[in-house]
Amino acid sequence: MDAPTPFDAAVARVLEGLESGDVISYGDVAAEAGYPGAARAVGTFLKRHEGYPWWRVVNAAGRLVPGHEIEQAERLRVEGVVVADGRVRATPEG
DNA sequence: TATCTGACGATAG
DNA sequence: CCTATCGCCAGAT
Repeated sequence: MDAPTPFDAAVARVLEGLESGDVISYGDVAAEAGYPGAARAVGTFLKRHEGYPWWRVVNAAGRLVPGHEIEQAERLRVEGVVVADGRVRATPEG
Protein backbone atom coordinates (compact mmCIF):
# COMPACT_ATOMS: atom_id res chain seq x y z
CA MET A 1 0.00 0.00 0.00
CA ASP A 2 1.21 3.46 -0.75
CA ALA A 3 1.99 4.91 2.65
CA PRO A 4 1.13 8.62 2.91
CA THR A 5 4.20 10.73 3.48
CA PRO A 6 4.26 13.15 6.43
CA PHE A 7 4.15 15.93 3.88
CA ASP A 8 0.92 14.68 2.30
CA ALA A 9 -0.65 14.13 5.71
CA ALA A 10 0.31 17.61 6.92
CA VAL A 11 -0.89 19.34 3.74
CA ALA A 12 -4.13 17.34 3.76
CA ARG A 13 -4.74 18.33 7.37
CA VAL A 14 -4.38 22.02 6.55
CA LEU A 15 -6.69 21.75 3.54
CA GLU A 16 -9.28 19.86 5.57
CA GLY A 17 -9.16 22.67 8.13
CA LEU A 18 -10.26 25.27 5.60
CA GLU A 19 -13.86 26.51 5.80
CA SER A 20 -16.34 28.13 3.43
CA GLY A 21 -15.25 31.63 2.45
CA ASP A 22 -11.68 30.97 3.51
CA VAL A 23 -8.80 31.56 1.12
CA ILE A 24 -5.11 30.68 1.51
CA SER A 25 -1.99 30.69 -0.64
CA TYR A 26 0.18 27.69 -1.52
CA GLY A 27 3.02 29.12 0.52
CA ASP A 28 0.75 29.56 3.54
CA VAL A 29 -0.53 26.00 3.23
CA ALA A 30 3.04 24.71 3.10
CA ALA A 31 4.04 26.87 6.06
CA GLU A 32 0.98 25.84 8.08
CA ALA A 33 1.74 22.23 7.24
CA GLY A 34 5.25 22.71 8.59
CA TYR A 35 7.02 22.78 5.21
CA PRO A 36 7.87 26.44 4.47
CA GLY A 37 9.08 26.85 0.90
CA ALA A 38 7.23 23.79 -0.35
CA ALA A 39 4.59 25.87 -2.11
CA ARG A 40 5.19 24.03 -5.38
CA ALA A 41 4.78 20.69 -3.67
CA VAL A 42 1.37 21.86 -2.39
CA GLY A 43 0.29 22.54 -5.97
CA THR A 44 1.51 19.09 -6.96
CA PHE A 45 -0.46 17.60 -4.09
CA LEU A 46 -3.72 19.29 -5.11
CA LYS A 47 -3.16 18.21 -8.69
CA ARG A 48 -2.53 14.58 -7.77
CA HIS A 49 -5.10 14.28 -5.00
CA GLU A 50 -8.86 14.93 -5.15
CA GLY A 51 -11.46 15.58 -2.47
CA TYR A 52 -9.76 18.72 -1.18
CA PRO A 53 -10.98 22.37 -1.40
CA TRP A 54 -8.43 23.26 -4.11
CA TRP A 55 -10.52 26.34 -5.07
CA ARG A 56 -9.74 27.88 -1.68
CA VAL A 57 -6.04 27.86 -2.57
CA VAL A 58 -4.50 30.62 -4.67
CA ASN A 59 -0.96 31.84 -5.28
CA ALA A 60 0.73 34.65 -3.33
CA ALA A 61 -0.43 37.17 -5.93
CA GLY A 62 -4.08 36.20 -5.44
CA ARG A 63 -4.11 34.61 -8.91
CA LEU A 64 -6.52 31.74 -9.52
CA VAL A 65 -5.50 28.30 -10.69
CA PRO A 66 -4.59 28.33 -14.41
CA GLY A 67 -7.05 26.21 -16.36
CA HIS A 68 -9.63 26.38 -13.57
CA GLU A 69 -10.11 30.13 -13.22
CA ILE A 70 -13.82 29.96 -14.11
CA GLU A 71 -14.54 26.97 -11.88
CA GLN A 72 -12.55 28.42 -8.98
CA ALA A 73 -14.02 31.92 -9.39
CA GLU A 74 -17.55 30.47 -9.38
CA ARG A 75 -16.92 28.43 -6.23
CA LEU A 76 -15.29 31.37 -4.45
CA ARG A 77 -18.15 33.70 -5.37
CA VAL A 78 -20.63 31.17 -3.99
CA GLU A 79 -18.71 31.20 -0.71
CA GLY A 80 -18.79 34.99 -0.58
CA VAL A 81 -15.26 35.60 -1.81
CA VAL A 82 -14.93 38.59 -4.11
CA VAL A 83 -13.09 37.72 -7.32
CA ALA A 84 -12.29 40.03 -10.21
CA ASP A 85 -10.28 39.62 -13.41
CA GLY A 86 -9.26 36.10 -12.43
CA ARG A 87 -7.80 37.13 -9.11
CA VAL A 88 -8.95 37.45 -5.50
CA ARG A 89 -9.71 40.97 -4.30
CA ALA A 90 -7.01 40.99 -1.62
CA THR A 91 -5.96 44.56 -2.32
CA PRO A 92 -8.19 47.60 -2.90
CA GLU A 93 -7.95 49.24 -6.28
CA GLY A 94 -9.11 52.57 -7.55
C1' DT B 1 20.78 7.72 -8.78
C1' DA B 2 20.31 11.48 -12.35
C1' DT B 3 17.44 14.76 -14.74
C1' DC B 4 13.21 17.24 -15.97
C1' DT B 5 8.84 19.04 -14.85
C1' DG B 6 5.20 21.98 -12.45
C1' DA B 7 -2.05 24.29 -9.75
C1' DC B 8 4.89 28.43 -6.42
C1' DG B 9 7.59 32.58 -4.32
C1' DA B 10 10.60 36.44 -4.31
C1' DT B 11 13.50 39.67 -6.63
C1' DA B 12 15.15 42.31 -10.77
C1' DG B 13 14.29 44.95 -14.92
C1' DC C 1 1.31 46.56 -14.51
C1' DC C 2 4.23 42.95 -17.16
C1' DT C 3 7.99 39.34 -18.21
C1' DA C 4 12.40 37.03 -16.94
C1' DT C 5 15.46 34.56 -13.72
C1' DC C 6 16.81 31.97 -9.57
C1' DG C 7 15.58 29.09 -5.58
C1' DC C 8 12.50 25.99 -3.41
C1' DC C 9 10.11 21.16 -2.86
C1' DA C 10 7.98 16.66 -4.30
C1' DG C 11 6.72 13.65 -8.26
C1' DA C 12 7.59 11.34 -12.71
C1' DT C 13 10.63 9.10 -16.10
